[in-house]
Amino acid sequence: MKVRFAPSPTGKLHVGNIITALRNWLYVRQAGGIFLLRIDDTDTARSTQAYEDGIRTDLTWLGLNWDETARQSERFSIYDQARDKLIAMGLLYPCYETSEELDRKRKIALSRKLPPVYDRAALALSEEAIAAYKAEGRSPHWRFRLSGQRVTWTDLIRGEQSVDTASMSDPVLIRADGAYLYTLPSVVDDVDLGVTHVIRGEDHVTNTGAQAEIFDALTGGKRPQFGHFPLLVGADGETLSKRIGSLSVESLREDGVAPLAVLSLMARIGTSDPIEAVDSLDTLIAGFDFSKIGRAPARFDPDDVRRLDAQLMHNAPFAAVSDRLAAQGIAISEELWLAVRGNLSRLDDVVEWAQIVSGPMEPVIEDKAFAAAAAELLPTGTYDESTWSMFTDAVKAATGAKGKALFMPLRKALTGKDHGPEMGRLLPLIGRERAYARLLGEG
RNA sequence: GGCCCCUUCGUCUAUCGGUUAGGACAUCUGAUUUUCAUUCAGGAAAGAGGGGUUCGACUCCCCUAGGGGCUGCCA
Repeated sequence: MKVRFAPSPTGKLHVGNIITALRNWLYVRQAGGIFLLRIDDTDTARSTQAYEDGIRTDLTWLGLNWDETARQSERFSIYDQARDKLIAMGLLYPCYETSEELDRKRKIALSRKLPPVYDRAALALSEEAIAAYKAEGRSPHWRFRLSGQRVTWTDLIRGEQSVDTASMSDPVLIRADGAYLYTLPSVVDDVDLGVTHVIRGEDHVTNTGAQAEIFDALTGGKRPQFGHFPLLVGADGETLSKRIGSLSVESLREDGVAPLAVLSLMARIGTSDPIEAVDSLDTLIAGFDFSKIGRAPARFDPDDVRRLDAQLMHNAPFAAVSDRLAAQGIAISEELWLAVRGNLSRLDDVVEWAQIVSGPMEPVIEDKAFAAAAAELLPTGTYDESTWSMFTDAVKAATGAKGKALFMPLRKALTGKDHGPEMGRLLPLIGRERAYARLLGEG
């Protein structure tokens, strides 16, 4: 079996793309098939190498590796063959209307409350009329002739599906300038490259009707299996806003978010599995099942990515984050990471704690005498996690302070903050020398 | 306008005619952490509305409302 992820290199990969890539990837990794990365760059005017490179970088960062890759711009001769075949079969016919004329026809149909379906006027054109258009300098665009029948298939996610091709316009496969539109290359490649399962968003459901007929025409009736999952909507339940919908993988990465935080959410959103941070892609692969995917649009809230990222960080071993820290230009010790990870809500919060530990910082001292007395009671020798309780016991004995009145002033003096990781772990990192200075009010 | 899909706690969902309508996240309360975060325990919280069918409807049918998709010489 083989699935494909087929982005157009006309922009950056965003959350909507990830969910498509991920669901294809999880399915094929579970089933043990081939994941094809196909770059749909037939629109040479809008496609760029930079975007294509970006897509590969993003997928690699996410950990979604591919087994094969193809580029549509290198395959035009195959599309030419398919074109010729369809013309010979009488299924691809030339049309001479301009965009403006088609637009006008659509508006007239709509104003009469009729469906704006192409009227196939081009099929009735006389030789003379065609000659006249040619003399005028018009070159044709080409439409695929739909059967007008109801096309049915068993959708991997939606079950029995059907679309009535009589209610659709014959799709344009080739533009007047000769460029292939999405539909033909997509079908031809799926056939030629042996794609067995087409898994995509439900914005393609209607398309599937036309594509199924093109598959039938080209292969004599062999189609891949189709699966259409619901699209995401915004947190307000309405259409995914442009800003959120275009939340790019790149921006997530630059923000220091863990790939697994993104993947955990995208794999489970809209499914019956709980949305939780998972520690490996294998967990997501094992749990993937089309039957768990709902049929209603799921709400996407970018805050959920943050939440999962924080959840992941709280238990992350140093080795798991060292690459990300390096990518952010953050250099810290493993001891510091282990001490503060449970208090982080985003990765770069660690910088603040590194600064607090190493200084300089601003001690907060409300009672100078108390702090100065405490400074003299700092244990000598090697500091470890037990040092803090030795220290506080000594301060308690000497000053009589206890409870919050004992701990809070010390915490504020040593860290400048009234909250944070356990002092038992922070104190050894701060060390006696800095701790002494801080208790005397010197950062 | 037309065609297709959808609607259960705030959110993602389970339920496939008979359940105290279950779980997860979020939220609230308590415990732990002498702080905060974490962790643990507990609580509150739902069938869009209206008609049918049925002994019985969240579940099946119809209508309404709301949401999504498509209706491109975009993908």
